[in-house]
Amino acid sequence: MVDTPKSAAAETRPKSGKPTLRTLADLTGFAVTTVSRALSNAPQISAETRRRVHEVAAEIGYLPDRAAQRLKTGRTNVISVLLDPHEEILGYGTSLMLGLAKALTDTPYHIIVTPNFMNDSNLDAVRHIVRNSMADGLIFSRTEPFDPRVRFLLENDFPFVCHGRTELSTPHPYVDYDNFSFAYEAAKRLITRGRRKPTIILPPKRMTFSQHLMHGFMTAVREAGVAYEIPEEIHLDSPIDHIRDFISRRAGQPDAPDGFVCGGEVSALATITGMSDHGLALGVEYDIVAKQTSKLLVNIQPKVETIYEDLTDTGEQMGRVLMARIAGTNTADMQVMLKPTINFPAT
Amino acid sequence: MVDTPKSAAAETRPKSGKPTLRTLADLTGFAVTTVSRALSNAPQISAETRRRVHEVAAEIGYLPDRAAQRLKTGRTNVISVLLDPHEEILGYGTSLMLGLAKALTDTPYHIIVTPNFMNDSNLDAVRHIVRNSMADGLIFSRTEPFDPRVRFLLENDFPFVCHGRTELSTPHPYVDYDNFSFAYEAAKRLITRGRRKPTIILPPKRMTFSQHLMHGFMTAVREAGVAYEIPEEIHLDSPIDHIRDFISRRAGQPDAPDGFVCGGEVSALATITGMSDHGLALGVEYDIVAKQTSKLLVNIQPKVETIYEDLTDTGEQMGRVLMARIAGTNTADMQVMLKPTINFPAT
DNA sequence: CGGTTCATTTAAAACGTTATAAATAGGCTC
DNA sequence: GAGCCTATTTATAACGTTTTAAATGAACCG
Repeated sequence: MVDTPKSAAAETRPKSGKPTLRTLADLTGFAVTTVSRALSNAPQISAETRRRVHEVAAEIGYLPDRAAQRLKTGRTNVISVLLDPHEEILGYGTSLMLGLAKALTDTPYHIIVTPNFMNDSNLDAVRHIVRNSMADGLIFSRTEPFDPRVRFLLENDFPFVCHGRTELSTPHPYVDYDNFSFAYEAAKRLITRGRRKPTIILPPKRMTFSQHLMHGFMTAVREAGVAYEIPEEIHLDSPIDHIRDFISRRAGQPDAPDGFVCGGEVSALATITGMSDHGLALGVEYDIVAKQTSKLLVNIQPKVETIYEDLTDTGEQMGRVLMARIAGTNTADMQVMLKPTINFPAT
Repeated sequence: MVDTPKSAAAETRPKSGKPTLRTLADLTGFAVTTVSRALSNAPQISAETRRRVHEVAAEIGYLPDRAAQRLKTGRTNVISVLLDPHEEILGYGTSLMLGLAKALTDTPYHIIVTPNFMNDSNLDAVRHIVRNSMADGLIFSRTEPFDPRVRFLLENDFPFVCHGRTELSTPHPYVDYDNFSFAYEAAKRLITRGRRKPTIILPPKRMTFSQHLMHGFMTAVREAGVAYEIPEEIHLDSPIDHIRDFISRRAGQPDAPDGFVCGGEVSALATITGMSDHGLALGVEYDIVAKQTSKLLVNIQPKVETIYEDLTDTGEQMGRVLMARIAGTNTADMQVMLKPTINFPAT
């Protein structure tokens, strides 16, 4: 058998740095090409050769040079996640990436996070990544109905998955949460608990899921025929004190709402603080149903009812879909909708 | 002058993809080497050539291929930030990276975030980054007195800056916050406000700054000669509900603390909730002084007094120090201590 | 045994950049 | 005008990988 190196003596060995294909070639007596092929499990390499090369590679801890692979193939083996500052609060990013990492296990892909400072849109970051081919795929959120990032990526045929839908006519990969159902069930719950005037704190209007939430909320209040109101002055991305102060001000006026659907945990906390300025107690004078994405809110304020959005699952789905997109599978099964699991305590 | 290309006709032009040095060479009539040198402002290139090359490069939007640069030079132009899940809550990561990004403006360095899942130490991530030369420099936090990551990086002479000090004898770059002063001033403040039994919620004991906080706290209570206690059951990284339940339980027992120094905002919120289980009100029956690193706490609970830690400044300092370390400047000025700015309202 | 297959291995070229060493051409001196 | 600086430019060789095309040799066929 080939258990000893053949005649690998006269080779020009690399000084002694990191092991390279060349090192493996010298060690096994095969040519660099063969080693490369063996490691990538190319079909035309004999089983015995493949085995031997893998063996020695593992032994000396060979790892391919990503820069060289990237230069040669044009592929970066990198997935870039665009994160807004808004999103890192309360671990949106963490949960999402935990799932993403799970989906990318056993792929050659690395995750790199591109945080978005300064500019409110991250279209520039998208352009930069595409133009400099800094990644093979993109993941982002805060999707808008006619999202310029989606437009740009579709035009350039660059693989991506966004969290949230658009209203563009070209179908594209996305993973979304059923925000209609969330808001519908949340509002219904408030009404069931006897609240006569629900309200909802929405994301900025330009984001697609703002419409979905609004629609779900409206459907519930119309079905029940109760009063409602929708504040224009604040949204989920407003500074916390703005929300708090607005709620407080409103609570001091006539016909104040007695039920809140909160799209995020932070806005729920701000609401509680604002209401308490007037001595109003959660669960007594008013109720809140909030979207739960972390443990913070429920542990601080167990009286808030919540509906869970599983961001880790979201991240995992996004990873799965992105892999499919990069592999070039057809667009079926590239649009995922995640359902909220409602689990209110019995009333 | 050289305002028209010389005889650049017979060159083998690249198909038509992204512009490369070769494209610029053909366009300007210079050799690839000259173009490369001109762009990197090498001294031996004539001023006119330099100008012309830069001009054309800007015109066609040339951007160097990072993979090729990296392969050739061995430098990655990447700074890697290791983030723990704990840290992304409440935007620790965001603030830090905002500052870091500021410090890296006008350098060729990119920031990439390596999130740490699974394993509680990220020594593995450090090893991986060093071994595969995935970055030119490393930034991390949650530093321990005999931090194995610091040890490893020092042994391998790999540039890094950590947030927090060690007790290793080899001096190394770090940026730290004066947690002694924080805890000292916080405890003193509680005592000044008439609290008779302060306590402190510390980070896990294995982290260096846990000792600093404890020391500052102890100094203050000893100076004042008041009672105190230090809970062993919980720490800043404990699940929120553990903290809340512990505080609640303790509040129901005799000799409960009436003043809390909280090392983080989340623990302060949990404390408030735990105390309110027994009808105890913040600012009435007890006080809290917390470390403030975001706007969340102060906007939710303005009655909590806080001392600010400027994480953006921290990030900027870390970037500055890391650049110096990479440039090989001597180790002076590589140890930065940031002072808390105390600004309590007049009593 | 020459020719044709097939399975396996190999040499050489390329990706875009930088580093090394060499070439070119003015401008001097003598 | 030969000789020698100096300033500027250039050709060539890497970096470690994959791809393309070619080589090797064993087996098989007529």
